[in-house]
Amino acid sequence: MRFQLRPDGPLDFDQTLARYRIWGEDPASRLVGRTFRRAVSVGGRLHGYELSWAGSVNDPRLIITVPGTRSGRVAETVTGEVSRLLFLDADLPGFYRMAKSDRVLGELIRPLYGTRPTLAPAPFEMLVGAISAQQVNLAFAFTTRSRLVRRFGRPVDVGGHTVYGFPEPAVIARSKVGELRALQFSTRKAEYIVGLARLVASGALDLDRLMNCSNEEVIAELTNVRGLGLWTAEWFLARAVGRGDVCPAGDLGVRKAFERFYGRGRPLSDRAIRQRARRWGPYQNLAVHYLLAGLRLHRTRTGGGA
DNA sequence: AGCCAGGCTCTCG
DNA sequence: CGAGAGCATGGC
Repeated sequence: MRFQLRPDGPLDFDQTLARYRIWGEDPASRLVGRTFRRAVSVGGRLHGYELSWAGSVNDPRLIITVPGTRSGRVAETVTGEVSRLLFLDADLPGFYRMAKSDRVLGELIRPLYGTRPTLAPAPFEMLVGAISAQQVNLAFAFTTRSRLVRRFGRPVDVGGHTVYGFPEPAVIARSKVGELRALQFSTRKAEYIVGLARLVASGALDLDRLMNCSNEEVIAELTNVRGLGLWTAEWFLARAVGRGDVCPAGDLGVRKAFERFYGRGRPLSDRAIRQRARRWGPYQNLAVHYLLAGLRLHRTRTGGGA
């Protein structure tokens, strides 16, 4: 089956999915050329799908192909996932109106026009990714995470490419810390991931319910889980739930961005970062993304790495 | 070789 | 409580 979506622009498909090229490969989300491939699980069955685009940044069209099915329920699930993935609900026009009055953000609108942060397709997937990325460089984080996906995820073929359904919590819950150690997770991270999977699989931690809770409740509940701190909880709010009024001020990249753009090369305190971000109200999430992307723009211009 | 990488927990004072 | 050590590994 094949169908189209016409999201409200602007949408720069390529820039929005840039994270799937920059740091390394993700066997659950494969971007090859202009085609993005993933799989959704519906009624226990895995359906691979392809996503590509046509049109323009201001009038984008998304083309979705799901081979081997005509199910409306599958179409609905894929549509929902794609909407989250590309953060189609984000209010870019509103953000741009606000950003014009900020000397830094105002300069970033033009080079990044249509860029959105991607949202994690599923909350458990996001948390595992976050644990993988705690304190290590992102390239290494991608490597370990992709090993986990290959080891515990289910493969499915889509258009000649293999994508993996992200491992179910129940599957990881049954695994041993030693098995994750073998994938080069540290003992701590292996414990965190297995522990989290057990909480989710047992129903003690209901991530779908959490998505509807207030920021404060989400932070309280997540930081109560071993291995999940404020950094993880705030990124969860920003990049899994899609809340606008969140700024993960403790993040290394965020700190570097504020240092570069607002501190004249001097680091800003956690407090100072939050104070400035608070002025951006419901657009903090987008603003932070533009600052991080802006940091990369500048680095490539000056020939720096990573 | 040594330091850093999109943190978190545990232990002390 | 706030600070500090430990974690484990890859990349530069």
